[in-house]
Amino acid sequence: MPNVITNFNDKTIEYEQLLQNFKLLLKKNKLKFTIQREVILKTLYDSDEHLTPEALHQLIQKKYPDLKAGIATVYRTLSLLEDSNVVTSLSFGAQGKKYELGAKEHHDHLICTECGEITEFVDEEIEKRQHAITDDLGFKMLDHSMQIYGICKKCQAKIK
Amino acid sequence: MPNVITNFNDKTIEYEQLLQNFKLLLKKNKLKFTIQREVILKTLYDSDEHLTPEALHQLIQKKYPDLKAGIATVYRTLSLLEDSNVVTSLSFGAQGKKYELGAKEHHDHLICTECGEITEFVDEEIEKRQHAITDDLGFKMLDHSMQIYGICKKCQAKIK
DNA sequence: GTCGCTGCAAAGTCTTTGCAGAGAG
DNA sequence: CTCTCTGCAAAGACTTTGCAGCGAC
Repeated sequence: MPNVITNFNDKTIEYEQLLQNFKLLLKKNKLKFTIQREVILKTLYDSDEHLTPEALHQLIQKKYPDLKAGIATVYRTLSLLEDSNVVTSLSFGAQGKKYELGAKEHHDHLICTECGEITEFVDEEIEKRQHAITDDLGFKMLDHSMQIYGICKKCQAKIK
Repeated sequence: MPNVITNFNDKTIEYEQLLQNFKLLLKKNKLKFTIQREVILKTLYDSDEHLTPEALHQLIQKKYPDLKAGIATVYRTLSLLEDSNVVTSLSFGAQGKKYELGAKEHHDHLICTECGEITEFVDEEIEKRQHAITDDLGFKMLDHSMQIYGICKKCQAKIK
């Protein structure tokens, strides 16, 4: 009986699974597995951040200086991955989109406007309510983001 | 004793207040009150939808055919209004931003990544949980924003 | 009158597309 | 071999900027 890997720190195995799924997906759609596509997936996987196509492209150039991977290919691959629900894109205030692997654990953000510290949190109750709301409206939720802005405990003490 | 206007359908009075605030804001910053600026504010006010700059521009051309108001002025005025917190912008799946008057009651957004439609909602339960979370952490909440991304009912039907 | 505002068009960004050669299957 | 993928550069879409004349104050 195979072991089910649940340890989040053991990224290698998680990535292998991701890669296999990706290859399968490509095969299903008669698409080719290229080094550029693998590198884009791997780089997204290795990054803990939400990346813009441009940032992703630069990161790839830095990590794999010998590989040619044009920005157009990054855009094309991200579209492909997004269509396949492997990655999710989010639009932010400024311009452009940011991408993240869809498989990662979800969390929301608490942002201190004084010191800029960001705390992550997950609240089951809120998650449940979100599902209840979207189910009610027949809306298929793909992702969500929530930011709470305020002043953290430390900064409140500092101000007083 | 003056009446407090709470009726959302009585838009006229609400708009007059908004306009006064806007004029005051302009004066404070030594900016000029122009017909274009008024028309942009009024059109945003009259629209119940979240508008793209382009859509706002077209709406203005349709409603005020004799007024010249270039797209550049729409962009410039929207930036001004956003900096002044009179309007709020939302980024969504496709490209570009949509704007809404910021003076409205607090609400969160449900954003369709297919068609870009934005639905507003408020959920008391979520609001309560947010307070519970921040109180727990000794965090003083100032503001928050929540967006749920997904595919609306219409687009799901379209895709299938 | 002064100085900011406007429309226009040109210039910037960010993203997509066309094409010919490279490469996976 | 075939047919897709890639890099490049050109084209698109959306937004901002420069400038000369216009208009609010």
